[in-house]
Amino acid sequence: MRIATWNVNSIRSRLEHVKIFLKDNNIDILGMQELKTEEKHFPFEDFKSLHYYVEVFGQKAYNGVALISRFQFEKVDRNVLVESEARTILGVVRGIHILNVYFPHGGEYGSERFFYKLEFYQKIKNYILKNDFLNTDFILMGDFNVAKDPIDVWDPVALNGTIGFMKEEREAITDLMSVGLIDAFRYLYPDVQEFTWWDYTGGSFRRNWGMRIDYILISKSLLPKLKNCYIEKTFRKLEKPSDHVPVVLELLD
DNA sequence: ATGGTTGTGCAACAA
Repeated sequence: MRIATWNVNSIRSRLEHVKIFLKDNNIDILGMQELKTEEKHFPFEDFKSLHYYVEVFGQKAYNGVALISRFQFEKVDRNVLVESEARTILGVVRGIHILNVYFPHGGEYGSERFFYKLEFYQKIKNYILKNDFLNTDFILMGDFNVAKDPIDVWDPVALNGTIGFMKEEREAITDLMSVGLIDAFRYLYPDVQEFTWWDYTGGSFRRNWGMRIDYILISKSLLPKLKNCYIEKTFRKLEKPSDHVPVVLELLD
């Protein structure tokens, strides 16, 4: 089974890229972030005709998350934190709880958005603990908007203290993972430097000035089923790409 | 270089 996450930066602008990705990577379940559309403009039929079940939590212009799956959803819960912004959707597929999250960008140090981001991390942690997901087959994936360790950024010295690599942000993601969530990519490849996001400005992708801010975290019970986790960098090379690329988790059936 | 790029939706904001 192949489960993926991708910040598409507008589903209506990225629909053709997503279709190529699903086909070429034989994806069973995909969590998307930054749909930038309300449900009424989401391209449901495009995914249904590819034989996916579709669950969307949209919002006008900003945010928005979705889960699509080749297997029926046993349960769906939009907006698990009951926030005004569309950032979370939970689906249960084949007995696995999959929580797809678009963590806040946060903005500058000390800003209102910065504190919102840190509080959001705390709320996600509390929600997971409260529902006892760590003792089940559980996946937390999405755009975390934080690079956890120095290996996860192109230049830890230059980026120290900048958005996505501040001490407080790194502590927040470390604290969340410390409850017992395993970073699938890092678990398999402890010393490999790969990125999932490159800024649109300044030729960042060409220079490989990137950060790994998109993750798939799994609970301990899924570890025996972990086959692979890879980052599909090629989608950043296409015309009009998202600034993020997909991350794929392969589980044994 | 107080820059640079993309998307929504039509000016300004968010990323």
